[in-house]
Amino acid sequence: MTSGPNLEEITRRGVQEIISHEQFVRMLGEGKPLRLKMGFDPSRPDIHLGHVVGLRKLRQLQQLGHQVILIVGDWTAQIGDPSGQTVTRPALTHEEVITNAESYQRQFFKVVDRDRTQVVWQSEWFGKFTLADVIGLTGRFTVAQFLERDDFAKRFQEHRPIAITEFLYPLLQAYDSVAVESDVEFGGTDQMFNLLVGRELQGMMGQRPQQCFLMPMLVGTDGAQKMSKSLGNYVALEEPPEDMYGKIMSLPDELIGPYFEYLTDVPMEELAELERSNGEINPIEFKKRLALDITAQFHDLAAANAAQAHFENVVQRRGLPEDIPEFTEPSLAGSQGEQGRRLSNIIYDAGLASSVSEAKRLINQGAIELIDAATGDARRLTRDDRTDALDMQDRAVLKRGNRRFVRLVK
RNA sequence: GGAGGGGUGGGUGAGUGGUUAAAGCCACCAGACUGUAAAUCUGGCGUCCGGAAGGGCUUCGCAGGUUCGAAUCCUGCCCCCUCCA
Repeated sequence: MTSGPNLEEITRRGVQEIISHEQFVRMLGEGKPLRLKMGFDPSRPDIHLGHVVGLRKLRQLQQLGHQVILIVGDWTAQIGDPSGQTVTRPALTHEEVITNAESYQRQFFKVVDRDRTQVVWQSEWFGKFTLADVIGLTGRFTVAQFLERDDFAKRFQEHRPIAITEFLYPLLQAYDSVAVESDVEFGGTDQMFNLLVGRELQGMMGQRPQQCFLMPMLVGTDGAQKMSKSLGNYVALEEPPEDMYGKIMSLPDELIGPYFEYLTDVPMEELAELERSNGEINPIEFKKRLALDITAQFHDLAAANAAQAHFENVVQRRGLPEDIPEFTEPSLAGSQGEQGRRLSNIIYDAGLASSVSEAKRLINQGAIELIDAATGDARRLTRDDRTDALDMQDRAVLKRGNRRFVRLVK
């Protein structure tokens, strides 16, 4: 346990708070492998960059010889995340849970070292729980304590519903810490309450309380709210390289710094330098470097370079991408009655609009271009004509907005 | 157990019998500008037919009913919230 990132880097960079920092540093000094707890809910198997901030911490600590305990929350998944809008979701089948758990791990181990990870299921201990155990567990805490939690407090105050099972969620998560005898638990700052309940419960049950490692919330691609799947402002790990690169390029400039800090290994001194040169160099250059770095982490360098080339070609120079999905347009074969097909129908059928009405709106707004396959000439289509008036060639490309293309083929 | 309030389009939230496919705001889409950033301006934002003008159909928790006409009135049901006990 010698090589690896330095202590300062591990405990400060991309970390919001460690409760307690001092005790954690002391634990590291004990020279024994620590048990690092990380749980996930198999009803939501998608990992995005927001989760990666914490996963990188796990990996760094693994490099120092510590052990990750990954808990599959097959019981907590049935309760649902206490986020207010969650209406009771249908319970997942056993098969779905297994599929989701596999999919989660496939992504998880893109960052975390599999060899130093132990995967356990909540049902290993909750499967044997009795009502007496549940009562015993709930009896250790009070409603007042749980209303301390920000989310509960808010909803209570605003007279919005709080399901009783939602109170169970932190309790189960806390008991996990006891079950796996965790030394440190990881989560975003929004998880603070749950992690602290675990810390407290361990103390009550005669274990050494875990340390809580809290990561900052990564702001999403909208530049306003924390990255989350339900807000649609996320970059998924399983995103194709081009999309991943593109989404990072669309980030507001202010996020370049935090993303470099939380999601890359670019040294802090270098980041400070980037900061200083701000104003002299077009920020797009920094952002490209960021997009390349992150894309390469989850794919590989070749794929990242290709994604960058794609970006430069399609977005910056407004060229045509290499791979354009093809759509077999029947009227090109000349078998569509006397007048041919309407443009709006073609756009809809080719998947460039979600309804014919939307396709018409796009046409009216000048969002549709037809690009000749041979010459590359683009023509803006602003009338919802029939194909006989359109002069459409085989292999012509239909373009919607700036970056959605479909090639029309016979 | 009792009394009261409420469920509207992706979100918020107006609207209490026709002028309402349903205000405003947010989100989103498109155009201009541009660095696929931000800001700004413009247009759009249920669906189907029509080149267009325009027309049809579907939508206000669910199911019925009253009416020429219902998001708006009536009945039943489901769900949420508050207060009292």
